[in-house]
Amino acid sequence: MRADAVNAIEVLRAEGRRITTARRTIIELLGETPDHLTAEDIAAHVHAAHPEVHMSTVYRTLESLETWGLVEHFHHGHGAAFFHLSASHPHAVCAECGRVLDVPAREFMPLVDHVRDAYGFELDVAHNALIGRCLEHAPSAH
Amino acid sequence: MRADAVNAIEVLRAEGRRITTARRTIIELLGETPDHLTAEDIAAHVHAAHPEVHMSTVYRTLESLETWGLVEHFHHGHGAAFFHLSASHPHAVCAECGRVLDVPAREFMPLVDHVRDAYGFELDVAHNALIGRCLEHAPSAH
DNA sequence: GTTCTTGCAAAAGCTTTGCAGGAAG
DNA sequence: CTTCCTGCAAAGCTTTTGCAAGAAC
Repeated sequence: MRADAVNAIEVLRAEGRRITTARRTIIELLGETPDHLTAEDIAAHVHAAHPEVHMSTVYRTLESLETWGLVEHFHHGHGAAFFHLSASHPHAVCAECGRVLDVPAREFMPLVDHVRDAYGFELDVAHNALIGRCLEHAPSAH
Repeated sequence: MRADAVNAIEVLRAEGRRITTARRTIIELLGETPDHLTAEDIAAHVHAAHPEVHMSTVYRTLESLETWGLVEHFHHGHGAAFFHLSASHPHAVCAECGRVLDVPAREFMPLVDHVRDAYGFELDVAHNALIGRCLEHAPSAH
């Protein structure tokens, strides 16, 4: 189990939350994969080991973990949201192939600072993915 | 009727598309409001004058107009997409009050250029809104 | 008249909720 | 044993689709 996941379980324990099958399994899964998973992806993986875990439990678990700051999700327009262990940074999703690019938060800092100064708006660049096209699918790349 | 809307109707006519009640009404509505409307908002306005226009017609009309480059939509995470006459620029939506800030595209150009150079990814900053908090709801403003 | 568009109804995709039984501590 | 969590079923919200009737040109 990766350090992220161990830590998340520790946090649960420290705060007196119950460590259930769904919670442990989902945290382990999110800790093991570098990918960005939808609730359905997560349910599929969980079912492989624990077929009794219901979809609604997956959603409720993700919601709880997010409330406690252990998990985050982001949207990319059409389709389901993506979930991952907390580690706020922006994402860019290719409109053609769905590939997700993790962008370090620092790349957005000048923009965030500028928008704050000029418009009085504090951007949370991690909550919604930006849509675009990756190298292979860029309009200029053919 | 605003110039944008007149122009959009002209384009339809010039391309030999049919000018139907739904199309004309929706274009006029989008031309008249500075707001960003959901399909449901649009249907409500259209119904006021033309109660027979069905929700599915609203969606199909918006889809067609978008295909022809006259309308655009963007997403802001949870909830319905927003539609407006074409005029690509990024949006920032306040997570607290839902207020939408229009951001000139030029503000994003340095970021877009940098991400293209550094990551080979062409961002389309207009398709997904960025989430954040406006002046009154910023974490630091209380 | 011919072709494109619409109204209706039904369903699809993602997510939330009420409730009663069950597990964690 | 008490409180919190879960399974199930049902529904909610946004959006899409098939089809036959209807409107635009």
